[in-house]
Amino acid sequence: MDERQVLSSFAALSQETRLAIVRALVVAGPEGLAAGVIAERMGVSATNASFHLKELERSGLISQRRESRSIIYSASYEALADLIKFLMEDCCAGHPAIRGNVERGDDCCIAADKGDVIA
Amino acid sequence: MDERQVLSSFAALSQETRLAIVRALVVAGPEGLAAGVIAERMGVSATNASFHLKELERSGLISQRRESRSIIYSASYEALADLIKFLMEDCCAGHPAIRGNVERGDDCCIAADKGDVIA
DNA sequence: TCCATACTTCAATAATCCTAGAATTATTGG
DNA sequence: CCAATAATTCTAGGATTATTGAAGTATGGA
Repeated sequence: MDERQVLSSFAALSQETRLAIVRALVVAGPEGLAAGVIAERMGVSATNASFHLKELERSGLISQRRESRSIIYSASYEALADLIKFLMEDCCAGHPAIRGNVERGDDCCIAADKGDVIA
Repeated sequence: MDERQVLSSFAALSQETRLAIVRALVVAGPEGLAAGVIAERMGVSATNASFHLKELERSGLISQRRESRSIIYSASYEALADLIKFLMEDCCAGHPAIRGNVERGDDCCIAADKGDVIA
C-alpha cells in the first residue's frame, strides 16, 4: 500500500459520516448496501451520501456495483486490512522485539497495550 | 477510545508532513525528537512544524516535554495501539469467525489478507 | 542584564473540504 | 415512449485547514 493511498484512506476515515458508512458496510458484509439505504441510515441527503461515498471509493476503502436501479456499495476488507497492516508496521518500526512478535503471528502494538516493553 | 478521538487521529494522520512526523517519532522511540530536529528532517519551517505538531498532540498521538531550551516530542504508542485496535474491531465487526481468531490472540483482518473466509 | 537559541503564537492568505439545491443520467415498469 | 425511481454531477456557499512571515515567550550562557 503506497503512501498516497494511506493518506487518502486516513482522510476518508476522518469524517464522521464516512466513518459511520464504513462501519455500516463492514457489518453489512459482501452483500453491501444501496446508496439510498446508506443515505437514509446516516440521516443525510442523497447528494451528501453520494459525495462521501465517492470520497470513500476514491480511497479504495469501498467499492460499488450496479444492481438494477440501485448502486450497491460494499467495504473492501483488503484495503482495510492493508491499512491496519501499514499502521502496525509503522507502529512497530524500530522496535525489533515487538516486530519479532508480529513475525511469530502475534499482534504488535496491541501487545504493547497489555503493558510491556514500551511505555 | 471514543469516536471523537478516532476521528481526530485519522485526520491527524491524513496529512503528509504529519504522517512523516509520526513515523519518525515512532522510530525515535521514547527519547523522542526536538521540534527543531523534526522541522529540519521534514524540510519545513519551524512555524509549519509547530502547527502540525500541535495538531498531532491535540489528537493524542504524540506528547511533548520541555528539555532545557528544546521541546521534545514523542509518539504515544498507547494511542497508536488504540487506533489499531479500533480499526481491527471495526474491520471484524459482524464477522464472528474472524473475531474468534482475535480472541484467541491471532490477528484479525490481517488473517483475511492471507486469503481466507472474506473477500 | 543582555543576547542568542528554540519554539510558539498571531494574522493574513491560499487551498481544500463539506453541504445544499437544481439539473442530469441510468434503469425499470406501464 | 413516458413517468417514476435511484443516484450522480454541477454550482455556489460557507467552513476548515495549511502555509508563510512577523512578532512574542521561555531558557540558558556571557
